[in-house]
Amino acid sequence: MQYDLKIKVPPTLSTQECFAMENLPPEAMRDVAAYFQALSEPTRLQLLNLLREGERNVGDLAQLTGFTAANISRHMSMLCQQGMVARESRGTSVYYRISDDSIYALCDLVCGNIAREHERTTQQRKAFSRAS
Amino acid sequence: MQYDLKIKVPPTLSTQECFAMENLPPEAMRDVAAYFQALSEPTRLQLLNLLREGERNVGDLAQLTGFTAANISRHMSMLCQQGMVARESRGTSVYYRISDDSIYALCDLVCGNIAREHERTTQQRKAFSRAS
DNA sequence: TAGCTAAATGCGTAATTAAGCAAATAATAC
DNA sequence: GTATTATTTGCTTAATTACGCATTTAGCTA
Repeated sequence: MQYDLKIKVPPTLSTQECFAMENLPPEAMRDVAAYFQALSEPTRLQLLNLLREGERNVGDLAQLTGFTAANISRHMSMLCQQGMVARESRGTSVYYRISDDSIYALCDLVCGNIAREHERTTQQRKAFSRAS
Repeated sequence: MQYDLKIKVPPTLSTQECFAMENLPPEAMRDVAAYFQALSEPTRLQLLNLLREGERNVGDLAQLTGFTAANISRHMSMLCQQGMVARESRGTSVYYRISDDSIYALCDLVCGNIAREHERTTQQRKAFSRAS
């Protein structure tokens, strides 16, 4: 059951395989939403950021973020389910590492969009204050 | 108040301005999460898809999706707040259109990731069935 | 085996959210 | 002005979710 949507190359991207959301069946749309949802939580973004430097186990991540290990365990499980991180059990610990670097490309793209949007609304505000 | 994070270019992307999530202050992290959250809902993704063909007013979007206009209005308001769509009031109607095409690049990138992940887990399943 | 440590899971709680309905607002037509 | 139509907003409800605590599970060591 693979999405049959190999399609046009967006101008800003260049990868070997290109897919598109256009004409996605509703079920697949839910998958896309779930993927974004995994990234829609500050704590999980923070965890992904921490993994930039390399793999970490649950306890360390808990310590670094100030949350309970139970909480972190659940967050990492979610990121793992979405294929964003890989899980490796060594001894009594479980180490997680980024399994797909394109996550960071995604986040950086969003950061750019937000910064631009910020710029835009700031301009807007400036225009308003000029008017008043 | 602009994020001061102009940084390295991810290999898969090429835009004039490049930003990164690394070392983001917590407040900015919330902004990134909010951006992803706007994309974490199937209905909103469907709305964005409908806008590929061009602008639409709230009533039409409601009709096309089968939801109430009130519901659509709120969804569009959220997408507008994130700068993903632009709002234009003409007559008694309000038309929305995509204001940032990179949204689609983003969605397509995710679709590719999901498809790859799907492929991966399918391989995994195959391996298991071979083993048993 | 028992004992120890790390991670995962069950459960309860407070907060968030998507949805519909009804009422308020806004813009046009008469 | 009133009437009409489109959108937005207030309110309620059901469902989801992030979190901590307590318990269970898994792997190691004596």
